[in-house]
Amino acid sequence: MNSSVAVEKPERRRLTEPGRKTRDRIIEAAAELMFHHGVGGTSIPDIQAAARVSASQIYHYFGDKRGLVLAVVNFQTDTKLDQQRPLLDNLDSIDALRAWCAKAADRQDAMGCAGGCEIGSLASELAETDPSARTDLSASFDRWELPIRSGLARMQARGELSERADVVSLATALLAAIQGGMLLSQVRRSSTAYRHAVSAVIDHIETYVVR
Amino acid sequence: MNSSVAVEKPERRRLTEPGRKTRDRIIEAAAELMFHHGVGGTSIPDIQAAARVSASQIYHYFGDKRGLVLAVVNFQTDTKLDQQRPLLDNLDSIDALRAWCAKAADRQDAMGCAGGCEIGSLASELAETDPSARTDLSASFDRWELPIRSGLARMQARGELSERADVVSLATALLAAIQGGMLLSQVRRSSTAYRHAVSAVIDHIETYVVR
DNA sequence: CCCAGATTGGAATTGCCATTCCAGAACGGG
DNA sequence: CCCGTTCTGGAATGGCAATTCCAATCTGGG
Repeated sequence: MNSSVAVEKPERRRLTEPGRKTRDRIIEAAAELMFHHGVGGTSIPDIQAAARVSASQIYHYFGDKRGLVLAVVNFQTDTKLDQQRPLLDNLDSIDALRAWCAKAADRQDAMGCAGGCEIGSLASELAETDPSARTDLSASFDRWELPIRSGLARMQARGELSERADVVSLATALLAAIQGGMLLSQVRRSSTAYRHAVSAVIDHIETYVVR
Repeated sequence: MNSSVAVEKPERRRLTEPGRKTRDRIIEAAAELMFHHGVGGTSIPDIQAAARVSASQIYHYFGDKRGLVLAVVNFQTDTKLDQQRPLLDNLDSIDALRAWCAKAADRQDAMGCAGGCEIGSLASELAETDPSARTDLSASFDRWELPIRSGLARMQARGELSERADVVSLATALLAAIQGGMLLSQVRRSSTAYRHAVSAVIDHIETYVVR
């Protein structure tokens, strides 16, 4: 049953130490460039220059551009989630939610509200053009949404949140507000929209607080 | 004072009847292709074939690809706002807000949740690469947000909404929820996220209803 | 130390894309 | 009906991007 269709990872190529290092260097350079100029606006020669590698190295490690894009998607997901920890794993109070979102807003202001969300931008650009990227990005959003949901669930289990609250729905709503708020803020070059969007959803969650 | 920096529209080229028709045909074909494949994924030859025109016609009417993209941005904005009318201009009750968002959700389901939002996708792709497109898209979102805000303001003026409600902030939050919900739904190929996102924000608005 | 496999450099190939150019055909105001 | 302007066709150009190739150089286990 598991042999009918290979899961596409039959053999993982052995990596030596310098190999792993240049591989990482390529991913980081590509992620940076694609964040600023989009996937379509980033060429292999661009990445070569930024990572100080030759073309053959990129194709050696990733097969083709799509393979590299996939690696970038997962790298950005790991990076973004990591940089939100430990706040992300402790979203079990209204204050924690507000602090977490405020930190993102400040970070956004710090870069002039340019660039938007690393994952959201990739998602928008790749959703219709790269099916496997879309799948991975769907998983990325799930990984992001889960800790939100868990935090709310913990609040509810402790009796701090009404039983009437649908924590699954609320977690999705907050993530959506974050994404939509980031997009509006990116276009308007002002974090106001982001702040208003997350504030509205957290205010709404707060109405379920039992006191 | 108005002569120091030309507003970039010193002379509008005269258009004959067939000229206006092919011009429109180009914009429509380009909008369609760019919606499905992104701006970067749509080449001039693609547009030529879809609109049944020669290259010189495209460059005659739009100067270059960026000019065409700008025209597409404004075309999509007009089209999207028009297709939401008359609901969009009567968002002055909770039921009206829900009906309006539900219609968008059904429309999304009807196309398999593919494609996302015409304006949001353009915004994400162009925000960092085309300054004038970003400006226009910022205006597009303003045009979209305004009727929401007006509807809420009318409710408030009528005394149906508490004075404590910040209609400006709430309108932004709803638009952000729509954008973020659409993005999540596009990636997940399920309108659930969109429905949860807008539902949360409208529920929140409802808490301000005076009864 | 030795060799298979991993890693690298750099040029060559192929194809497509944005844009230009040059006539020629249609239009429409006077 | 005439002429400047608009509109159109189609080929040519120049550049760049993705990918391939091959030969050379490392690396690490036995």
